[in-house]
Amino acid sequence: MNNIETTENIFVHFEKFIPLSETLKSELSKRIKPVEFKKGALVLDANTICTKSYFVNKGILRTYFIKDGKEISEYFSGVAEWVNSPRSFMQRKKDIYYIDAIEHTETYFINVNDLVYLFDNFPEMERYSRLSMGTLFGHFMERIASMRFTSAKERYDHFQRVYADIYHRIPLGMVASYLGITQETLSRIRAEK
Amino acid sequence: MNNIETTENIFVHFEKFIPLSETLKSELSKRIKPVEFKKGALVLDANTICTKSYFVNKGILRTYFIKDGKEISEYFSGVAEWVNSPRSFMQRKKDIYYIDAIEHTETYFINVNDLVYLFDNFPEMERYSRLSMGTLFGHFMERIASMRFTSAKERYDHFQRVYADIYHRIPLGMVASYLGITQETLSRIRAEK
DNA sequence: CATAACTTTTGACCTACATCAAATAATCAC
DNA sequence: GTGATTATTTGATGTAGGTCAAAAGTTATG
Repeated sequence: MNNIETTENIFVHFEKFIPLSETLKSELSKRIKPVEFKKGALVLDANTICTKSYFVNKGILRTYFIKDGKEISEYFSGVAEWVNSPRSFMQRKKDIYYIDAIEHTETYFINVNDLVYLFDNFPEMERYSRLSMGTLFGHFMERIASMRFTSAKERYDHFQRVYADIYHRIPLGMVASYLGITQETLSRIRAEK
Repeated sequence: MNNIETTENIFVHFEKFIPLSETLKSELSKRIKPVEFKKGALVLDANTICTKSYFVNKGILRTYFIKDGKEISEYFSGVAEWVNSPRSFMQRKKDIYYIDAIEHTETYFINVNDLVYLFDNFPEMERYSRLSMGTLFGHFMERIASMRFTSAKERYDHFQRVYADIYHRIPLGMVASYLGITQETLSRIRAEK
């Protein structure tokens, strides 16, 4: 596969938000490169600054942090999503988030410097960024609400719906910490179905 | 106060993220207008589309939704923040959020159409939007984490720190639903200090 | 393919917070 | 100001989900 082909999926993604000129397409193709991760591979260490954003083409990336020695899953990537450590990536400083690959995962990545170049030269990229973040906002608000006002079982049901195609590939302990419950409780919830 | 004066605070806010040209300042001044709300006034009804974004200069706005007949507070504005119903405002459709004024509140507002005009004609406004949203992201992620892994008391302590200057002006019931606990529990937490 | 190293399940018991109910205290409207 | 609302506190009791511990199942590695 040449690079133009590999970035087709990404173009489709961008075009949900902005039209892509040929010039921009070519600039994107030059700057977006494929990289794969083996199952269990660490994609980002919290002790480093996140300088790359990964677009998941196949597989699952997980964002997590460590609290009291335990890994707390914050987020699972679906396919066709950018994954990075937001504050680290945008503000070029360390943050608490690790990223790893739950299974063998194919991604394309862009370096923060290249992205900044695109922001500086293609105002539509700024627009893309604003619009795509906007949709994420709603998800965040819903999740905050659900953490406060729904039972563990309701949250698990919702999780299964949102992650319908991948939830069974994520280890139980990771799902539990994502939902804010213990493994034992999640195991019992599963059992009584 | 003429309008140029009233928008000074907002200029300071913008300049935390982007430099403001004189042209842009003048365009902003033309489009940003003051409006005040009495204590208890409804700023946005969930049954309508949110077409204005409010910049709080004095007072407190609250975003809430209704679940099982009860008001659940989602967010309290600090001073110098934009408040709107994000998905409604950005996607021009109804959403579940109401906004009201907890006390007499002074704001400046901009209409969504005017904002779109600015986005279309001043790429730096897109950049402002991207950067300012970026900082909010971190707050959302922290709140999601805190809802899952901290006790009611810890969340209340954190709330007091974050809203140090206004927390005592917000009625207990509203604080409780914001924290995801009952009024009774919050009352007991307060009592034992 | 065997043993080590995780992951998931099951059980007993405990606690933080919810629910329901009723008594005060504060605020509002006339 | 005074009665009517509305907000807050206090008490008794219930329960979802936590903790600790150990067994059973699964996956990885030499």
